[in-house]
Amino acid sequence: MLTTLTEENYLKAIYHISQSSKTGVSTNAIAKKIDAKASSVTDMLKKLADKNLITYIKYKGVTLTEKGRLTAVDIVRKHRLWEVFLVDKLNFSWDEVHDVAEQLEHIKSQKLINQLDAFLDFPTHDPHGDPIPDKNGQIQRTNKIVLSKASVGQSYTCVGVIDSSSDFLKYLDKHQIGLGTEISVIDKEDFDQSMSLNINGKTMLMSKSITNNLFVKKL
Amino acid sequence: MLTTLTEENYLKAIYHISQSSKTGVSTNAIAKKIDAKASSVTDMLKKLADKNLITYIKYKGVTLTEKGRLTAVDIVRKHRLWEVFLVDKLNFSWDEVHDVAEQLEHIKSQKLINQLDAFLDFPTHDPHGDPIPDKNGQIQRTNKIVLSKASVGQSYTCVGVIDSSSDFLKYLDKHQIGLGTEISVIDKEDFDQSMSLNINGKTMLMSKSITNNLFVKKL
DNA sequence: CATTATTTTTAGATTAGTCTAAAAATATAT
DNA sequence: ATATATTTTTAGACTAATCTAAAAATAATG
Repeated sequence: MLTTLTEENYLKAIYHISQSSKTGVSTNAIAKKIDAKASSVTDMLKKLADKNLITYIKYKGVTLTEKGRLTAVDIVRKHRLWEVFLVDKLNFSWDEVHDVAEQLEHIKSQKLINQLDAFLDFPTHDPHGDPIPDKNGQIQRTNKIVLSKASVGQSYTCVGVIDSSSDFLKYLDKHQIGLGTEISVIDKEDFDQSMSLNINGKTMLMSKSITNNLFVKKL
Repeated sequence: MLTTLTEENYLKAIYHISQSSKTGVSTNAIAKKIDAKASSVTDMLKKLADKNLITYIKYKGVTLTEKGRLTAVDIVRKHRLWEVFLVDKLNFSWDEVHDVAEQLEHIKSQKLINQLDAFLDFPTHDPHGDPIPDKNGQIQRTNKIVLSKASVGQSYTCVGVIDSSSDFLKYLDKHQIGLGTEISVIDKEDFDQSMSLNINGKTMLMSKSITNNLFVKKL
C-alpha cells in the first residue's frame, strides 16, 4: 500500500519523537513537530491506524507498528543518503541540506535509492553524524556521547550534532569544527559546566548550551 | 509566486503540446496528455490564467505567457538534467529514467539544479537526445530530422527518439541502437516507406512506424 | 444554412488535508 | 475528592483538485 507525502511526514515525526521519549507519542507532540493543529493530527492518526501503520487508542497516544516503523526508517534512510549526496557531490554545506533533503526523501523508487547508496560508497553516517539505516531498516548503534558528558583529560572526535539549526551549524563552521574534528577536554567548570577545549591546536571555551549539542566519540 | 506540483504538470503538458502543434492548445489535447477529464482542465486553466501563466479565452484554447513558458522550460530543464544523472551516474538504462525524473523535476531548489548541472559537466542533451534548456530558458536548436525523412545513400548518427515508451526503447536496445549509433540509408521502399539500413555493420529493415520515431543528424 | 456532432464550460458533488470552535476525557492542584 | 486546567476528540466548514452530468458554444456536414 502506497503512502502519501503527508502520511510519510507524520510517520517520520512519530518516529523521531519516539526516539527520544520512549513512551507513547502524544497528539500534541506530533502537532508541534508537524506544525499543525491537534485536531488535524487526530484525523490523520485515524487514517494511519486504518492502514496499520500505527496503533492508536483514543486519548492514549500512538506507537508505530512494525510496518509503520519500517516505512518511517526508510524515509529517514532516504533523507540521510540524499544529505550525503548534497554535501559530498554537490558541494552543499551541512547547514543547507535539510530543506532539500526534506523534499528528496519522498521520491519513490527503490532502484534510485539503492543505486544512490552504491554511488556514495555505502555511507554509514550523514553529514550531521546521524546513522543511515540499511536496506532492512537496521540502524548501526554508535558509542557516541554528548560532549557535555565527556571526561577531563580525554580526547574525542566530533561525530554529530543534536541541534541542526542553521545558526548552530554556522557557529561550528566559524570555529572550523566539523565531522572528524579532534577535541580534547582540558578542563570543566563545576559552576556553569562550561568546558575548556583544545581544538585545531587552539584552546577555546564552550558554554554548556554548545557542548550539550555536540556528539563526540572517544579516540 | 510558487506553483503547485499539479500546476507544473499542466504547464509542462501545454508546453509540450504547443511544441508540435504551433496553434493554440485545446482543452481536450491537455486532458488527453494529463489523463484527466476536460472539465478538470477547464478549472485549472482558469487558475493558471489568474496567475498570469497562460492566456486563456473561453472556447479558444490557451497559450503560455512568457512567465508560463519560463516556468515550463525550467521544469523540462530539471527533468532532463535528472535523466542525465540517472543514466550517467546511477547506471539507469534510458527506458527506466522517465518515471523517476517525473518526480525529481518538481524538487524546488535553485542551488540544487545549478550544482547538479555543474556536477554533470553542463550536458547539452538528455539520454534521449533532447536538448537541455539553459539557466535562462534558451534551448539549443539542433539540425536533427526524423529518420523516415532521411535520404538514400546518406549516413547519419542517432541523436534521439520521439516515442520514449518502454517498448520502443527496448526494441532499440535489442538491436544495439543508442545515442551516437551510426545509421546509413541503403534503400527506401516507395510502397510502405520501410527502409533498408546499415547499422553496426549489419543490414536491417525498419518499418515506417519505427523510422518515424528516431531522430538522426547528418554525418 | 440548418441540423447534427463535437468540444468546452458550468453546476454540483467528492476526497484529502486542513482549520476553528466546542465538547469530552484526562491530568493537576488545592 | 472536587474544582480547575490541559489535552484530545468531535462537528462542521474550507481549499485544491478531481469527477459526472447537463448546458452552451463551436465545428462539421448534407
